[in-house]
Amino acid sequence: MNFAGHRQWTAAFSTETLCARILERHRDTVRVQKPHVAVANLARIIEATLKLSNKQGFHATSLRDLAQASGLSMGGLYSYFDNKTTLLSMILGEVTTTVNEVLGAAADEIRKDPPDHLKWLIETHIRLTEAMQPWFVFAYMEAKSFPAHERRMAVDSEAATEEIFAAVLRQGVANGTFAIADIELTASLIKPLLQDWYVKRAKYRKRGTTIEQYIEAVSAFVEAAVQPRRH
Amino acid sequence: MNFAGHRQWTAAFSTETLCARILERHRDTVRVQKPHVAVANLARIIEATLKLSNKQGFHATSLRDLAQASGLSMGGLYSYFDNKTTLLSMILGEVTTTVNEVLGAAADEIRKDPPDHLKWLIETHIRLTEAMQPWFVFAYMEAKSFPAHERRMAVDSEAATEEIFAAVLRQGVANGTFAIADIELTASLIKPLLQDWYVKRAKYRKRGTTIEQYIEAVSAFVEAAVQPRRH
DNA sequence: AAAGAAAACGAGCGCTCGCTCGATTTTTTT
DNA sequence: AAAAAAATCGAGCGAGCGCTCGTTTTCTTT
Repeated sequence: MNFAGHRQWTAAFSTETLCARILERHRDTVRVQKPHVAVANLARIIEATLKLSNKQGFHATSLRDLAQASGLSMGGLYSYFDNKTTLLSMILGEVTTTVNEVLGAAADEIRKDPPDHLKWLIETHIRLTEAMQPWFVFAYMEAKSFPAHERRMAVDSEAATEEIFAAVLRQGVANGTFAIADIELTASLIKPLLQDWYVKRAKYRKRGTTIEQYIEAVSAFVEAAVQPRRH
Repeated sequence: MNFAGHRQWTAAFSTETLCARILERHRDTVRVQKPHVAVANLARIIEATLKLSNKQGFHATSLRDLAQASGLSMGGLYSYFDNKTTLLSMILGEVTTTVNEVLGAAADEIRKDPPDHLKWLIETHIRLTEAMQPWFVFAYMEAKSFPAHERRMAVDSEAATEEIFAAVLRQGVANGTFAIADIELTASLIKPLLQDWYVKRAKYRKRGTTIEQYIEAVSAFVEAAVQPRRH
């Protein structure tokens, strides 16, 4: 994938593109054969699921609501998943796969410089969660009600993201550009700063905060915390 | 209330004490007359509600589960609330009332010095959410499924907490002890750092992070971000 | 245009939900 | 110890849930 320009970025995270990837990963449970039909309907189903779940919760969203909102029938839905939990897994799996793929794709020249790499990670994470906002809100808010296996996936994914940050901090401490008392704990504290952008999106929208302002604020906040102090 | 010592602090936030306050606020909906009976049973009901809801979500917790876990019957429960939503409101109301009460109770000598006040707010918030952890997790996780009125309460309460932090930052900028580009945005970013302690409590427990370490890490993180830089 | 395959349909099943209410037990009053 | 009041009980109600399956519609092939 190419994340260089805004046009490619937007296309890469459109519901259609994401649902095409979901279809690949769930070929065995989706009973509709023609890919372009399956992708189109999956997109309608998942768009409806995200919309309704983020308003009232996944558990409170009935398959009748979902059928009406997606334009399919009750029975029609079951050609795309074998039970309600599978639908949840489809969305969660796509979020965890994508976030690890994207955050791990920093160019080599960026990796060389820990402060650059840290700033890139912050910006990329915030822009990714903006492009896939309903997906991330869903994964975050529904995590507690996941079945055991899905829950583990979510926890592991969170740990993996945190470790990406920890590795950069460690590298920066090693070459002297950062001074940090507790690397793991600092990495843990960066995550909620990134998550706040999508978890409390409504608050920032009402307040008129732009994504650029938010990226700048978080970057400055984190940079101040990791920079060596001069006494 | 006196929050000076650990013993008083613990007693002030015991389930019984909190339920006594809930009873006061809901005298009209609780149909059991003798206060000591009402408080004791309310405590059992709410303890069961927090335990089950934080494991599987409030919506997924049935009143039959709740009856079994609290030791009351289905009908018995309805002597303490008139419907399931009222039970949710009782818990939410107690959380919002308490957090504003406690964070607004800084001593005058602490208020005088913005850095002291900021540090006090961070420590007090984290210790309060530790003492009432299941209550805060409940309020945070169930917020999205609140009915309109309760939801507004939660949003307003969050805004009020944020404004307490913003006021201190503003005071510090005015007297030159802080240097901050965007006060409101910085105040917004402090909140998720505080919330992470109770939202992801399991992670920190597994990792062996103590509350003192966490308070210290967040304080250091925030202090670095608000301190004037020396070039 | 007829036949076969693929996709979509939606009434209906068993079950659990929030909630009620007459019966029963416990406590208080006399 | 009898009567009155307070508190608790739990079977039962209608509604709505996830899910199924015999039928109908749409598309593809010939």
